[in-house]
This record gives sequence, C-alpha cells and structure tokens, in this order.
Amino acid sequence: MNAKLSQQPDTFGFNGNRTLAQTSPYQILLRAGSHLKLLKQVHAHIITTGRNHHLPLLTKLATSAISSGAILYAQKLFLCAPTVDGFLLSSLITAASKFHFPLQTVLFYRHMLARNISPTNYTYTSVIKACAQLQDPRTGRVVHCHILTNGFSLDQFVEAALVSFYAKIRELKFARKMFDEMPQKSIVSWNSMISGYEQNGFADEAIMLFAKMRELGVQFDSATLVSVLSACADTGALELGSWVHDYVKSNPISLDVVLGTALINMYAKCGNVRKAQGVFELMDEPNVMAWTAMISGYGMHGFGKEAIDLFRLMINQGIYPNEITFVAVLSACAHAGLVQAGREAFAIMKNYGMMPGTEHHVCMVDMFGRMGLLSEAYHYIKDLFPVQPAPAVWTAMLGACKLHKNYDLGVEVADNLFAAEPDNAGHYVLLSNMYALAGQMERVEMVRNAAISKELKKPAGYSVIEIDQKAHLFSTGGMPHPESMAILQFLDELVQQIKAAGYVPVSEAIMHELEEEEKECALRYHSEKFAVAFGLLKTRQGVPIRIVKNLRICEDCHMAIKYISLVSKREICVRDKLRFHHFKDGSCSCKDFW
DNA sequence: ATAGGGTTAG
Repeated sequence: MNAKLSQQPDTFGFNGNRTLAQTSPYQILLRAGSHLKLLKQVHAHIITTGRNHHLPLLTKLATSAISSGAILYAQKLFLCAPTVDGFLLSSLITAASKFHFPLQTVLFYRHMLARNISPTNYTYTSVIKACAQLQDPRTGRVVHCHILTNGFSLDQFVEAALVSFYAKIRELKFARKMFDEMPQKSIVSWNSMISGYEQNGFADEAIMLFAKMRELGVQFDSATLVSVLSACADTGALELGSWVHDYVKSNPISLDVVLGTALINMYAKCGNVRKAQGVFELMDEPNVMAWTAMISGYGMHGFGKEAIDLFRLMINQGIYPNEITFVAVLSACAHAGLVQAGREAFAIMKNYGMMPGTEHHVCMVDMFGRMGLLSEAYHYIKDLFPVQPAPAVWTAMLGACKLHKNYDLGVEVADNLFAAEPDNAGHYVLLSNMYALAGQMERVEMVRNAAISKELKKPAGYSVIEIDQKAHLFSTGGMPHPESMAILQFLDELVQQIKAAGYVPVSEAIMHELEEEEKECALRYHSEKFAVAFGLLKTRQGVPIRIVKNLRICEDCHMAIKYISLVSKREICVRDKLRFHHFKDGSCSCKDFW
C-alpha cells in the first residue's frame, strides 16, 4: 500500500496549507504510509486541527505507526486516547502481531479483556500466534480456554493457529490430536502440522504426514513443499526431494525464492551439490538466504574455492551478508583448509557491523586446528578473554589436538571442556580417548565415573541409507536390521578384501565402555560400515551409495570406506554430522580432514 | 468515517 509514496518520502509533505485543507486527514494518513516521520507530522496536524479525539483517525495512525516499527509510539497513542473501543484494540492486536511485537500483542489483549470488550476470531488468531512467538505455553493455554468458552474453537483460522501454536511449543502430540480431530482441515493446518514436525526434529513424521496428504488427495501448496524439502534435507531423502522438484517443474507452482532456497538446501544436504547449483543459477533474484544456502552447500562438500568465489560475487552484487552467511563462509574455509581466505572473511565481518559469535569462533578454531596451527588456534581462544569460550569451541580445539597428536595440549583442553560442560554425554568418548592417549588413566576413570554417576549415555550412532525410496537404518542401539546376518557375512568378506588391498584397521584409542550392555552390542563394525555393505548388496554397479550419519565418521571407518570405494569400484557418499565425504577410487574429497 | 487472520527457506 502506498509503495510509490513511501519510496519517495521527499515528495510528500505539507506544501502550504491549501493542499492540506483540500485533503481529508484520513487521506493524508494513508499517504504517509509507514514513514514514522510523516506519521508524526500528520499526528501534529490532527492535534492542531482539533481532531485528536477522533478514534478512527487515531486507530489508523496507531496501526501505521506499528507497521513502521514504532510500537512505543503506538502504545503512547493508545494510552493517551480519550476513549477506547473494540475497533482500536483489535486493530492494535492484529497489527502488533503482524509486525512481530508478540509481547505488545498480548498486552493489548489484556487491555481488551480488562475493558470487557469481546474478542473476535481475528483477535484470537493474532494472540495465539503471538504466544507461539513468545514460546509462552501458559498464556497460550489460557487463551485457548478463552477460545473454547467464547465458542470460536471451530473457526478454521483459529484452529490452524492453535495447531501451529502447540507444534511450536513442541507439544506435538497435542497438536496432532487437535489436528486429527478437526472436522475441516485447511491446507494451512496441514502445513502447520508438517512444519511443526520438521522444525522439531521429526522429519520422518513430516514426510509420513505428507504421504498421507497425497494418499487422501488433499491439495498441497508451496508452503507444504518447503517443509517437506526441509524434512528431506534432514534425513537425506534425495528421491522424495527430487520428486518434489519434478512436481514443481510440471505443475503451476511458482519457484519463488523460498522454495528455491529449500531446494538448494535439500540438494546440498542430500549430496548433490551440482543440482543445488543448477537451482541457484536459475533463480531470478536470490536473496541473502539463497546465497547463504548455496555457499553453505559448497562448504559442506569441501568446495572451499567455490564458496569463497560465490561469497565475493554476492558482495559485488550488493547483497548484504548476515551472521549466518559468515558461518557458511568460515566453515567452508575450515573444511577446505583455506586459512588465508578465512582470515580475510573474518576480518570483514566488522565492516558489516557484526560481532563474531560462538559459531564463528568454532569455525576459526576448527580452521586453524585442522591445518595444524594449534598454537594459533589456542591463542585465538585465549584472546577471546574476557569472553568465556563456549563448549563447542573447546570441542573444536580438542579435535585438532587429537588430529595432530598434541596430547599435552589436548589434556589441558579436555580439562576445560569437561569443566565447561560436565553433563554432555556426547563429549565422553572424545574426552576419555584424549586422556587415554595421553596416558592419564586417572582422568579416564574420572570421566567414566562421572558418566556412571550421572547415568549419562552417549548418543547412539546410526547411519541411514535410502534404497527405492525406503530408508534403512543401522544403529548400535535399537533394532537390528532384518537382514543383518547376511550383511555381516558380506561385510566380513569385504573387510578381508580391503585388508588384502592394504587396509589396516585404525586401532581405536583405549575406550572405556560405559556399560556392559554396550560392550555386548559393541559390534565389530560401526553403523556406516553396515550401511555401506547393505548398499553394495542392494544396488547395481555404477549406482553411487549415499549414507547419512548422525555423528562424525571415525578414522577407521573413513579409512575402510576409502578402500571399499577402491575394491568395489563404487562411489560412496557419506554425510556425517559436519560435512560430506565423497569416496572414490580409494580417496576422499575431505582430503582426510574428517 | 476506521482493519484485520493461520503455514514456508539459509
């Protein structure tokens, strides 16, 4: 609205009283758009012409102020208003919610209740959305009660807002119950539910619900597909992701920047960075998120130079990078060993008014550490003082000490990590390995005792491989795969073959198993070896094998899979917690910076 | 005289 005028504020103004006198105050307000300065001029005009008791004018003025971001101004207007009616309050509520002032939305709602003004379904959608943004379950539930008692629980919009609210406060079971019980499910409620699953880490449920949507013949839209693509990216479901892409191409769904970015992200995280590139290159006007997704995609595949070049191109095109862009760039430099480029990128952050945060620190330490610049990495951490390094920074440093076999420094770093986050079970293997390597057996014992007394369990590693659109999961924890005997037999043969080719198992550092039970299923092989063997058994020669793993790949599996790619003449692509490893002809794209 | 909703990307 008024885009033309709002882009040219200089052309607006009070050029003499004649213009003013001929224009109605409301018209002037509309023309002011969402320019606070102009709005204030109009406000002054309203006052000087004695119209500041006029509620409709004040209402429009207040909502315009909110749209310009001036929530305080709007609140003052409200407090100074001679009278208040339902119209003013509901306008304030919807505007405050729409322009992301959730706290004020709820405050205005309280005013509404205090004045015995009856809310409408419009009011409730805005207020519930605000509660979701605030992550405020209590207020949200109270408002839900108001909805029930006032008879708005069957309103399509209100219901969708409630499903979205419960999903966003991670009450997914309840959200699903509401969703299932809705007699009329709008497309937005489907989308809310699917996105709720995906955002909370339940990608499989998101995909299953989408499957149900298709089964029932429910129409879906671009927002649905965006969430589905994110779910595909989470689980590495390339086949479904590609289906979505094909669907978009052959149906009248516009490939806008959001959908395009979701596609880039999906292809990159499913191992096909060239396809991601193809989507990016076809985008009309990629914004900062699209550029960042592409840079990040290059980075996780080890294409550091491509990432840097794209970043420079982005800057040259006048796209303003944000914090996440810099994480993508620095991480790309770390994974490709581009120390100098990383330093330069880090240095220009301040030109964009940004302070490096934890994730940037982790990237820098990781980058120096991987390249063996341990002392530089360590000084980087020390120079953060008085900022206390986050545990993730110590983890990166510890990994570097292990990689470059500096056990003295490693012990010191491990002590810091243990002190910083004694309850994180994910660190225990790394910690006890480092202490064991340094011969500090009493510290190994300490970690072990801490784990036992706090009943901490290290997260179970698993690997997933998608075959004929079906995901097969291999895990040290849960259920064994139905064909595990045959797979194990094949794997044993495979290991004999790669040993003959020169593979020597990398002996694990002395590992203290935390529990006997774990030792029992401490199978001969990690899950990724199982998944690779299964993939070789189930797919034809020439078909690349793609594995998604939840933890980082270990040195031994990395070595073994290099040899497997050699003897089986197969391309094997493993996505681990941090990055991709493309194995081919006996070597890996990560250049052994696993 | 006045306005307005729930879902989606890095």
